[in-house]
Parts: sequence; C-alpha cells; structure tokens
Amino acid sequence: MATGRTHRPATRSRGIPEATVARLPLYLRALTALSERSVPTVSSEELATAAGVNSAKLRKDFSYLGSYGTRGVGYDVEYLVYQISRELGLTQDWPVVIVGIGNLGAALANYGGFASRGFRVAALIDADPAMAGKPVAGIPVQHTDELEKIITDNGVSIGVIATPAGAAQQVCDRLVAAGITSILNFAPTVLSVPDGVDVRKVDLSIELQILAFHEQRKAGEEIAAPEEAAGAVPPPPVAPHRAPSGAPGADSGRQGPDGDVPAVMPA
Amino acid sequence: MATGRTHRPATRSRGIPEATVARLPLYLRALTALSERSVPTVSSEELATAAGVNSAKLRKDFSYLGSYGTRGVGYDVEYLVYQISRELGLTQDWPVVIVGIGNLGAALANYGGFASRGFRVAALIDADPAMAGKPVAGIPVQHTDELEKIITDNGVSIGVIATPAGAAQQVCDRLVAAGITSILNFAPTVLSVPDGVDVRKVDLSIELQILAFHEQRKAGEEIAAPEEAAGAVPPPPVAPHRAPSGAPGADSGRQGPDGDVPAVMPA
DNA sequence: ATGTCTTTGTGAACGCGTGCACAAAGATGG
DNA sequence: CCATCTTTGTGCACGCGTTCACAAAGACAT
Repeated sequence: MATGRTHRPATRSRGIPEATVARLPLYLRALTALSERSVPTVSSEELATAAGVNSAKLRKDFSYLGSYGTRGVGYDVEYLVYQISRELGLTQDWPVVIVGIGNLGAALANYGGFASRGFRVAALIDADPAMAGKPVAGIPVQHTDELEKIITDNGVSIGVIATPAGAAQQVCDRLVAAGITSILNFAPTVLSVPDGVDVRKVDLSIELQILAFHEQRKAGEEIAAPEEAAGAVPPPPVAPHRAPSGAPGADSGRQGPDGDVPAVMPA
Repeated sequence: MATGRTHRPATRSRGIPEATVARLPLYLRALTALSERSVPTVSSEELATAAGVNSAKLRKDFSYLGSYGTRGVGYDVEYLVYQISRELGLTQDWPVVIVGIGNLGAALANYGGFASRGFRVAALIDADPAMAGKPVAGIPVQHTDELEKIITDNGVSIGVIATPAGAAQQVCDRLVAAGITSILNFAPTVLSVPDGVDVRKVDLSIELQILAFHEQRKAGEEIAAPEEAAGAVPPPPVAPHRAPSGAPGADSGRQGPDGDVPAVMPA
C-alpha cells in the first residue's frame, strides 16, 4: 500500500482522523458493490466484513461523519454512498495529469479506476520528444515543455509522477510551481515539497521488502534457530574507521552477497 | 502507498515494531546512495534528512536492531547497509511470480526495482491463452494452468496479483493453496486469506481518493464556507425505509452527479 | 401501548508510535 | 591525562488509533 503522507501528519482534518479518511474509500467500494446489487440497507457487521475491517472500527469511523444509521436496522446503502462520496470530494470532477509515460505511466493511463470516480486524466506528459503526439489510452502524449500551460489551463490540482527516480524531484518542483497541491508519487524517491502540498507515495520495492522481512521471519521460526547461532555470523562492527574525513573507505565489510544495483529505478 | 497488512496486525515481530520495519527500506535506499558515493559514515541527522524522517525516530528505529552507531561520529554506511539488508532478509534470493500480465503486470515485470535487491521474477502468469509464450520483459508468459507447478518447482513464496478485481480472490486462493505465504495485491479488492499469510495492498484508486479529500478540504478552507451553508445541502436521511425486507429501494437519493461505474477495475 | 430484540453510537481503557530532551559514550585536542 | 565537543541511545510523556462493552434508540410483534 502506498503509505504515509509527507506533510501535516497530525492535522486531524475537520475532526476526521487520518486513519478514518484512509478507510472511507474501502467502505465506499463495498457500498458501491451493494448498491449495484440493489441492497437497500446493510448492518455495520456485514459492511465491516465486506470491507475487511472490524465492525466497531467501522461504526466509530461513521460516527465522525455523523449519525447516518438507524438502530436496529443498519445503514441505508444509497445514502451512505452519497455521504461518503461527498465527504471524499468525489461529487466533483478532479482533473489529473500523469507525468512519465513509460510502462507504469501507460498502465496508469489505461487503469479504469481513474475514470470511475470523479477522476479524469486531463493530460499525459513525457520528456521524450519521440512520445509527443503518440496516443496512449486514447490520449495524445504531450511534451514536458507544455506542463505549466496544461496545468493552469485545465485547473489541475492533482499530479501523478511516474518518472524514473532521477527526474522525480525536478518534475515535482515544476508541478508545485505550476499550482499542483496534491501529488501521487510512484518514483522511488523522497520528494520534498513546501507546506500545503500533500504527497502520497506508492513504492513497489518497499512493499516487497516488507513482505520479505515477514517471510524471513516465518521461515526462521520454523527452523527455530534464533538466527544468531548457526551459519555465517555477521562481522564485528568494523574497527572504528581511522580517519573520519580520510580517504573513502575502500574496504570495511562488503561481505554481503548483494548483487550490484542497476542504474535505473534502484531499490 | 500500499497500506496496511491484513493479518496479525499487532504481532511486533521479534521486538521490531511494524512501523520501524516499514521504514527500514527507506533507510536502506538512502544508505545505498551514500555507499555508491563512497561516503564512509553518516550521522543520524544527515541520514534522517535523506530518508525524509525525524532524526530521533531514526535513532530509535536503529536501536531496535542493536547499537550499530558510534557516538560522536555516526553510523558506518557499509556496515549499516549490511545489517539492514540482513534484517530485511535481502541477503537471500526471493523468487516472485506475477499473475495477470495486463498493462500493470507488464509494467511490474519491467520494473527495475524487482531485480535490484534480492527479488527475482521467477515467472509471469496470465489466464489468457493468447498470451502464453509471448515474452514480456524477456520472460515468456505462462498459462494459469501451470501456476501450481511453477510455484512448487521454484519454491516461490511471494506472489504479486495484478489481475482484474474479479479474478483476484480466486487467484489468491490458488496461490495460497500452492504454498505462497506473502501476497502483494494490486487488484482493488479485499482479499481473504488464512492465518499465516501476509497480504499488502497497493491501491491507486484509494490513494487518489485520499488526496481528493485533502484537496477538497484545502479548497473549502480558502472560501471559508463551512460547507453546511451555501449551495445544495444534502438531503435528509431518507425517510426510514418502509419495509426492511421489501422491494429493492428504487428511489432514495441518487442525486449525486456520479458517473456510471465501468465494468473493469471499479473503484 | 408495552415488551422484546436488534443494532447503532460512544465512553473508557489500552497499546503503539512519535518526539523531546538529556545522560552516557566516545572522539578529539591540548 | 583531562577537558571539551559531538552524536548516539533511550527514558518519558503525550496523542492517536483500536477495541471493548454497554446504554440508548428504534423496529417489530403482540
């Protein structure tokens, strides 16, 4: 999961906790499915199961929005869909630009999830002149030079960065300067932005590494080896380097069987 | 950010808090960059800035791994890279299968981040017979029928689901039955898995909706309208439905200007 | 109208994560 | 060998998020 907003972490927007906001889309999705099946009402228990959360948590989440349920009955599906949509700002149109139309950018442009709920791909932008004019997902790619104009002309406030890591900060700066205030970052880099700009990141590599951690832990438990005992024990903390500002340490460890790191999109 | 593990939320693995584990890949990335520039040591302050976190948090995180720093000096870059890699289980090889080779699956297969740190794409799997044999990112796509065999033969324990939402649970079940214990889910669905299986999800649609929420809030603050006053006020909670088990509610609201929801990959 | 039954909404307790602030550790210089 | 300076490692307090458990609210039957 793309995790973690970068700025204003504790801002508790209008009384709705951040954790609750992050779950609203989950509820909305489950409710939409119920709505399509013409289910009129749903209990907190049922909906919680569908959304994969605890029913008490769901009720508390909804309590931040107001009292929209009926005791003894449950929640009116259609009404709740409307309320959550409104709260999330999905009743209005959000034009979005995608910068970096490589494999990932193209996949995002083709992703149906964009169009489904208020989001509209206003433009695809790439730095490669050869891409210019080429249609992707039915939308012609435009060159980076047009970035500022596109954003101001269309009143875009949400940008998606799908460039290589090296270009991300630069693109980010231009987006912000052009008036973008929300960024979804797929590049494996930490973006620095001024206050008032929200950044959320989606990082495949990080997710995999977290899974690997738990996977290793599961494997380690089975063998019941406290991992300190058998096998190659890690080397001692390396003799505290001689000169702090001396020659670049050419030795010091490097015993780990790491492969070399490729140039593009490093972990 | 792909957020939220699904099971064993509070398991506090071997004393390392979940929040810390989620940040280790961030530190590792920053450290790798330093390592490539042959920087011998780094202070908590510098590294924290590079990773985009608080220095106190970083020090506390590292304290869970052990005392790897030198007071008055900082941390040895190479040694820390090794320690974190080992802790995350990146010193070993993790074969990974990607199921669902559409736009997104292809993008993932081409993603350099896979190969960079211990992860190796063992196989690409798709349900479409027309895809079978076709090479993507240099790897021939195999048919879903081979799924179980591929997993057991290669000892795969991590699976990536990039299928449409409708197929995700089914694929998930087969993966788990075949021995997969960690899943990275890109499909917009809640997956249910047995205990002992970790699921992390990456959901573009959710991320966008969270951004929209904050975006709306920013816009609302500027106009300084408490949003309750002007414009179309939401309808009253709908007259408490007549018959709870009666005819499917054909009215009740529907006043929101939602577009219709496409069939594939709904929000 | 009254009683029973279901389900919501929430007060309260608890645990995790974060950040402050400082003591301890070690390097460095004289 | 001692003083000073830098930077780590961590005790502590605080706040957010989660969960329990229950009273209040309403539906429904009689």
